[in-house]
Amino acid sequence: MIDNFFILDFSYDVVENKPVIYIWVIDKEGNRVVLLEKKFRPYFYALVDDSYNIDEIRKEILKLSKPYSPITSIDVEEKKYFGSPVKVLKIETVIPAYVRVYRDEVAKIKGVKSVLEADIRFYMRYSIDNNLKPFYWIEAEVEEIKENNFRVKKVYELKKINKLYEDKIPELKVLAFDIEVYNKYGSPNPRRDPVIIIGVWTKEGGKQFLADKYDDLRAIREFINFVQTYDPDIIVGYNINNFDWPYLLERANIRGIRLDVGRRVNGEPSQGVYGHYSITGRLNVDLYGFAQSIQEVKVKTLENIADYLGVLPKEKRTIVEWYDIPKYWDDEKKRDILLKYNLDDAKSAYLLGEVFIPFGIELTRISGLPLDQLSMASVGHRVEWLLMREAYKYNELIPNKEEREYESYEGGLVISPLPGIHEEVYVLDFSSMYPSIMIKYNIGPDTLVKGECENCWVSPVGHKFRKEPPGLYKNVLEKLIQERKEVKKLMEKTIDEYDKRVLDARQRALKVMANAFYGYMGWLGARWYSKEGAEAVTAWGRQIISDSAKIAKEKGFTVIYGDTDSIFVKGGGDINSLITEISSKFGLEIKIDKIYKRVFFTENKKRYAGLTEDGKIDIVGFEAVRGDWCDLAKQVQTNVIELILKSGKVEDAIKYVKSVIFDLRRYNFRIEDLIIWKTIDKNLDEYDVTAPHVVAAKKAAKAGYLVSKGVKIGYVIVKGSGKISDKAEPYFLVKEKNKIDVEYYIDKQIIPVALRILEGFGVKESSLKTGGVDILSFFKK
DNA sequence: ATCTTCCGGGG
DNA sequence: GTGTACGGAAGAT
Repeated sequence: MIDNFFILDFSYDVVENKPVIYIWVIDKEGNRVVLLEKKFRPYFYALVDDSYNIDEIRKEILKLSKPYSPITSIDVEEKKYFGSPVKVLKIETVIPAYVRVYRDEVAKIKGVKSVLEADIRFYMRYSIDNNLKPFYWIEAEVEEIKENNFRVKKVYELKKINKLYEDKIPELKVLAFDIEVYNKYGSPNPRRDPVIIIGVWTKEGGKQFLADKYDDLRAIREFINFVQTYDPDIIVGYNINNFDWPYLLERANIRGIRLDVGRRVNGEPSQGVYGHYSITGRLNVDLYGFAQSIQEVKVKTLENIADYLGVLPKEKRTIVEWYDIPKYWDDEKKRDILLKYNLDDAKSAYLLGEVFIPFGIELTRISGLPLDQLSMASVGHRVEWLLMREAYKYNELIPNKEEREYESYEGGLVISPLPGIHEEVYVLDFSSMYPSIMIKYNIGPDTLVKGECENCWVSPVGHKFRKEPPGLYKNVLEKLIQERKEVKKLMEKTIDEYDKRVLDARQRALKVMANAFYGYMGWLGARWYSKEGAEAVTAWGRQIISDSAKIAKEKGFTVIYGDTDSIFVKGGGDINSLITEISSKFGLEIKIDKIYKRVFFTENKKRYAGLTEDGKIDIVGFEAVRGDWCDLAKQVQTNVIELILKSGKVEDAIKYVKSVIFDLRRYNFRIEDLIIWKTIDKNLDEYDVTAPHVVAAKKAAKAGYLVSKGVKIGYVIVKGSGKISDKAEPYFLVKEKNKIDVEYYIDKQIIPVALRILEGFGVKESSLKTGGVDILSFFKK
């Protein structure tokens, strides 16, 4: 029988010593169904030295065959390796895990230069070879079989796939969840601390499963039951791969039950690659992975991200600090607040899912990486999966991952700013400069020429790249850019709001992917790593920017600033003729990114603040937009910038700063506004210096807080003697305002950030600290 | 006083 | 488990 299916995910299993691939799908009627593919077999390649007899090597390899998973075939194939033709042996076996066993043995055979493509997961191999990607439809020939191991409507054996095509996405069932844990002593420990609340949110609203005082058995059981009954296609949550899933698994284990939430009976979430938890038949999406790409939010907590994206504003939700949870649980009168907080978190996760999932779906459609993995995979891995799929189409072998030594190279050009206030400033921006350079000069590891070269592009730093034929990067980038053009064109013609949103998500995803190629090429872990390539990209970029600045000057413009792929100009003649000249000279698109009515520079690079024509203020690089300054300092700097840019009155700004200092000395502030956040980037014992945040982190660890790599530590400076670091305390250990060292905040936070702006106007530190201070705060007047 | 280490935002 | 450039704080010497 022939039917159509919408692909959600892939997985595989070994049944009776043979691999079976499961394709989790939805049929035309909306039934959740699984297709079993039983014929596909794992394989890998051996790259053979030309001076050896290939048949001899073949025989040697065949001798390795083991009865449990025999080598079923060895074929000679012609492939390309970094663009050059090579002969390889394709070695096929039965059980996927045996690829690893044979790989190591084959690598030792004389005449085998290397083994390739032996580290690709089995179901991904299948999806690459058959050009199958999640969120597309397939038309397939199938045969129904009887199986009771799956929580799906029907089980089919897949006979043949006729075609892959795009069509409307069926309505996907999404379930969001969040757990609360009872821990009185710092970091939660699943061996000791029970789960007290499991909150879920779906299209139909919220639901909570509560522990019986400190006994969580029933709550966990009810949660499992709810997931099975609701049967979601997608489960979302925030940081669930690092916390909720491992915690629930351990608790279930301790209580002697199985966390059986998948579409395979008696399955449990299992940890996969990229640290994600894989739930058979469902897509387990950790939204934290998507949140990390939001640069505008410094401290990426669920409430901050939900607030920033407007799905649940902070003032409309309940917040309970983690260290207060036991208090709220134990106090009958306060418990409702805790329950509300948990439900708000689950709801936030659900609503964030609505924002991120459409974008994630498009990234999956481009890269082929299933959504659950994609949500956790780094940008580099997303690019790599796309390249691997494309390489297969070009008959290119996929290079192995390699250990490499770090080597630094020169980056983008930053033109020193012209200090002061400027009016009517145009910001000219090269669109997708690095991808364009990679295409124009055919840059990549497979096009790099080390010796003499007749028909090559030579970069400003001397690296040569052959002009023809196009390399892998150029081929793939051109496809992405071409497709984006077509999507944008289609978008203009589209009226349907839903279709338009899909197309918009797609064009954003295509842009994000293309822009990530340069960073990928310079990443030490990349299969297609090329330091020369990355170096050449930035070198051409520097040349383009400095030449563009020259052209602007020749045309009578004043160049105020420039960074990597943009220049700021004012005055001169016709801006459009400048744009035309630059874009025709380099063959790159350059456009007016924005126009500043007023923009302000100090002598420093990468720091400026501007007022756009529509009255919006951009602050770049200053403390006001950095995460490692306390909120109060950021507010002060923001207000000073606004006062200067909007009215140009320095006097008002000075008065305002004085009023803030006055309030601090009267202890008229909130402790939260004084917290300084920094990231712990190493293990605590690896630090050579005793910086304040490291000391605070150690104190937090001592208080039971789990401090690991990548954790953000918030601290305040308290009164006392000695070094600043001795006075740094984790904020949650400081309850009283009068413990705060207000003089530190005045001298090291408020005055420096204010002066960074006001110094340019001749204001001195003394004029902020001395003189009469109004009794009333500045803004109260 | 100067050097070193560490960190984060943004083009 | 994408890149480099840059400014600034605070410790180390």
